[in-house]
Amino acid sequence: MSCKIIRLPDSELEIMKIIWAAGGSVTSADVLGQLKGKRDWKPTSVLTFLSRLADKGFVAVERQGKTNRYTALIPQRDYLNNESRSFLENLCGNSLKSLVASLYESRTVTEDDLLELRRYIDEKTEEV
Amino acid sequence: MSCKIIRLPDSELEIMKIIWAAGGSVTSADVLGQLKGKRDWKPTSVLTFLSRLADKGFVAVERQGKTNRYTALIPQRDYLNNESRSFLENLCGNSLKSLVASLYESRTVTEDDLLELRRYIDEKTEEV
DNA sequence: AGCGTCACTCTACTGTTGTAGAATATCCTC
DNA sequence: GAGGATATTCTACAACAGTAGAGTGACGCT
Repeated sequence: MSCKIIRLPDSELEIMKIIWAAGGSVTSADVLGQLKGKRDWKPTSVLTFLSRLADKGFVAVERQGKTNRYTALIPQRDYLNNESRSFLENLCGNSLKSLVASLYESRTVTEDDLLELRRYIDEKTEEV
Repeated sequence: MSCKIIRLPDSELEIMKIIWAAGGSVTSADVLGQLKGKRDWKPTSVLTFLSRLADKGFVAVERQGKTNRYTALIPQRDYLNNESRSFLENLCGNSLKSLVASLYESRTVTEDDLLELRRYIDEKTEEV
């Protein structure tokens, strides 16, 4: 039973997403590479975020000579589950339907998205 | 086109939710009443949150003699839409299916919730 | 008119987040 | 093994969030 997963601030989350996308293990150079052209962070800023992630238990750091290797300790799935749950609780009064309705009525998701979702639901609920 | 809705910090959101639940217009006493037993905030703390909400354009303040009346300027629906959209973009790679899958697989929502959702989808997509 | 009461505003302090320069450590090369 | 290159850590600071005491203004009573 892993400990309570806290919500990350935006910048740290952005770094974590890069780490997850990279398969869970990166150097700071990898992160800088992924950020190039998107974010104009100075290298030291990124290093700050990485060490804050380490402080919070989201990544492990191993020194390899000159460079560090940062390895995700919290799987993306766990983080997503957690955030999804608290989002649903906090904003949607625990109603999945009202969440999806909000997304559809604000045209954030399309009818096709709904149909895709419907197929997923069918799959999951038929297997009785 | 109303201006960009910012994400509120937790405490301010909690106050906003009370205002919305009360129909959009409250006094600080109303808010304190709703919080009683749940949150141990001092009255001045609540007043601070209310005036920060006013600064951010979420509520309008009218003085009525001794007391203030706080009236929501941002409808709950708009806020929810906004947060849902950025949640989906930021965490779910814009995939509605992966969001719902995460909720279901982590048992945050039940099979019944999925079935309710399916009815909603059917309603919305049949009307072609 | 004066006083207590109560709601509100001002001020303040701590911790967190965003941001990054300065200082330090490590490696490579000559 | 000295010097330069470069990654990391330390230090720093402003803005924001959480929290609340001190000060101020208005109302009601006597």
